[in-house]
Amino acid sequence: MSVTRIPEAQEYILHWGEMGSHWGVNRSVSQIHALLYLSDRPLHAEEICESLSLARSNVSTALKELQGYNIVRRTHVVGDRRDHFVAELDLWDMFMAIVAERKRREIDPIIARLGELSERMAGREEIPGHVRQRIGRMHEFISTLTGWYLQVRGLKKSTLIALMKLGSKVARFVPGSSTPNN
Amino acid sequence: MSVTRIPEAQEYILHWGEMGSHWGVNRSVSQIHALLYLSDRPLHAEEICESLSLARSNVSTALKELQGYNIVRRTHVVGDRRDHFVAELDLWDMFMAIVAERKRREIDPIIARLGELSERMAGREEIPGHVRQRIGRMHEFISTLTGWYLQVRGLKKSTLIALMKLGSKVARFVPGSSTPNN
DNA sequence: CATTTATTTCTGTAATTTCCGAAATTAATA
DNA sequence: TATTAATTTCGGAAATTACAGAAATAAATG
Repeated sequence: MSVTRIPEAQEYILHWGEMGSHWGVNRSVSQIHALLYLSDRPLHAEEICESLSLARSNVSTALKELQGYNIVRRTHVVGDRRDHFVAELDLWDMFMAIVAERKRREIDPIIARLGELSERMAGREEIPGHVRQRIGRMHEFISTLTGWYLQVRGLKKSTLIALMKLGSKVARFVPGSSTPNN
Repeated sequence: MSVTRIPEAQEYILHWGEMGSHWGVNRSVSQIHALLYLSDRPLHAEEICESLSLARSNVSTALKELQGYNIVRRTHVVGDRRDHFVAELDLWDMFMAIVAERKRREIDPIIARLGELSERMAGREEIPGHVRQRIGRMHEFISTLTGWYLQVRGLKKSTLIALMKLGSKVARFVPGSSTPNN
């Protein structure tokens, strides 16, 4: 019996689906994720179809997508040869997995593209300086942010959580940042 | 004369528009932003229409949206009573403005919703414990992340940049995180 | 105050994306 | 290897979203 019978779980699933679509994630994909997240046992595709009234094929595609994000994985249930699926339950790991995949899909190609553009424009006097500069700056900016992310991502989970709990207190360790605000 | 004549600028604009649509931002909106970012002078709506071959109405809506994000602002040019528009050129400020607005629109409502749900389920024995727990944990997780963001956001820009340049070295200030990796 | 010009709102259409159902493929058991 | 069941792929229908053009509103100048 599925969590779908619980009105609050239903709401959660619908809301999660809604949210996904505002961040470029297919609604079915995020709904299925929400369902698996709330389920206390592995579900097979058929069950997901029924619970969310989605087409079998749709569920198949969505599950592949979720596995691509590394936030859902296949398992097997004894005496049942169908694939079953469970969601990552550690929210920190889930979050990091999503960020990593979005970076790979969305950010890395942008950096590559901006890099090409910058290089292609370098030294060409017929192109206004401000255009070259601004595209260059954008490239630099995104690269810097991404570099920071890569470094921080390499830290232990516990360290990261400790840093987060520190909040704005981290500023104490930056020389010459005595005034608290902008 | 518009930057649109430069093939590299064109590419930048198209690519930027493409990217926007992967993050839940209307293509016209992000294209217009890219155009203004590359322009060295304020543009009026009509110019934008021509440069990007968009309908006047479309441009109007998009400009309102960009102003809502606080990354484009109106200006006036002497001897011309039309509104002109310029983009925020400081990429850090731009980034922070976008994050702030997306938080307001997308994250805050989620937190509110999850809070309601958690509260509504509290103590109701007929709802499985794991469902209550997991929705509760999600609420807590997103709230924590957001809390951290709010704190960090309050720091001086220079401090933030200094922290970023520190990269993974910030871990030094966390007690007992001597081992470098997960 | 009338006229011109800029801007926004509204509505129908076009384009894109999502999703279903059928067909094809793959895997598992006997 | 044949048979059955599970899964994936594919093409088109349905729904959503973006967009253009017209109409309405607002602002500015003479």
